Amino acid sequence: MLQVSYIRDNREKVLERLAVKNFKQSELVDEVIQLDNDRRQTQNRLDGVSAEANSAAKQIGELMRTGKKDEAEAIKTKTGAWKEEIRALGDKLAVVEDELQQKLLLLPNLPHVSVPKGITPEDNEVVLEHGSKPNLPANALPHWELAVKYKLIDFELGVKITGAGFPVYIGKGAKLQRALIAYFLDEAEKAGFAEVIPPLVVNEASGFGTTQLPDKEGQMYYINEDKLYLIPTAEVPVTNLYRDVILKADDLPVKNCAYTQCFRREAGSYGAHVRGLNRLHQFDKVEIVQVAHPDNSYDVLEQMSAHVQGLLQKLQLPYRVLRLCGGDMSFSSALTYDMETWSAAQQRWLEVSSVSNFETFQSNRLKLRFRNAEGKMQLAHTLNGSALALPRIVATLLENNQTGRGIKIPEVLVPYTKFEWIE
RNA sequence: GGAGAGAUGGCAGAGUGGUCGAUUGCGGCGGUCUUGAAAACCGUUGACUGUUAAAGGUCCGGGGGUUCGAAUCCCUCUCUCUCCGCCA
Repeated sequence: MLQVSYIRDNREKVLERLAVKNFKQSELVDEVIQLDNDRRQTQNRLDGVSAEANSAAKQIGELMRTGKKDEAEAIKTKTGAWKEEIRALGDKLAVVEDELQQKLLLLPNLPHVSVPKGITPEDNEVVLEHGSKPNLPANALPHWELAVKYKLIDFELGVKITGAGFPVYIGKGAKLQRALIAYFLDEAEKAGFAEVIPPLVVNEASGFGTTQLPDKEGQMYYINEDKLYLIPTAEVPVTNLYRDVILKADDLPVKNCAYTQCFRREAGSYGAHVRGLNRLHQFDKVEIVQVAHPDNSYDVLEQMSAHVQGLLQKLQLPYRVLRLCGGDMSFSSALTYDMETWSAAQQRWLEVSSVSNFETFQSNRLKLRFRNAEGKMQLAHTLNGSALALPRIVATLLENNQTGRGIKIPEVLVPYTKFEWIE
């Protein structure tokens, strides 16, 4: 959520930045400013009347104590009008504040100056491409066929016990999952991220804090009985660890990593492009999260991007890095890099990581602050990234590493899988 | 699921109608002392809003009510804890 004070002081800039995100309802900005003026004016009047009423109440107390009952009663006769006014102004203030909040929630985060203009994924900027695309033999199989051939994943069994998008990993397929998770966690730890194991279900306040709620409500599984949401990413519980927290400047940056399963309803996305592991309702992911000082959060973003790329390099997967254009970015991000691996059998890029700086968009909702060098409260910046999401990594590994003998496990994973080949 | 207790500042824990934004202790910060540190002693230490700065206003889990005045009384919701039951 944007800060009203910033909008108030930087109207032109806000409009200009929103345009990069192709945000159409620019009139909302002026509505917010208008409501904020209204809010402050109402607050001022309310404060004035409250001050009078407070001092009268104090006087009455004093008079009662000193036995001057008549004088006290005289003052009491005047309090009725204040009371009414306080109530009326208070009601109005509540309405205005609510309206202001509703409008504010509709404004997306402002994109960083480096964000390219654009509308569709085709407008994303390819920052770099790394590694060469393997040339597979003519009879190369897509991962969903490899998974069946080598008995790694049973999609139909998943359909039976749950539904589409909930695969059952079996045999070496299950071990490969476990190996990747352990490997990613170890690498994150080496990079200074402290591991946590958070809950997989969160309450409404957490969903709001990291901006999944209210707008993306339909994308999360909801447990009606307990009013809890299944997490779509570890970003939600891990970032919310710092909700309502005031850090010291020395505490920054805070670095956490977490492995969790992630649950996404993915309502309305069915078809050939979601086959196999390409898009699931439940999947495994190691997430890295940082709370950073605003002065260096973009350096932190680059470090996180480098960490993710390091993983892809060690796994020897060809990948590219995209800087998302204004139109393709998420509502709450200020700058996002997507990492995509080349899935050789499908002949397409698969997104395996998304690394974002949210600046103060989340921390404003989270009330995540730190005391700066001047001793003043300041909102921290939050960032997160997948490092990495498993299914598409597995898809790419299977497809790219298929040989006549079987599937070759990348060297760095062998200590974890304890086998070199899937045959 | 049944029964009970509770929710106050970073933590612990006072406070049953006015002088309470809130005693005190711990912790934090600053200082004295010390070669340095510890101990001891002294001081200081909530957030939000608002203003050039003040003043002022709001906040004692959330919401509502009684009252001139509520942390304190009433209603309601939520959450937490304890015991019993069930159970990995």
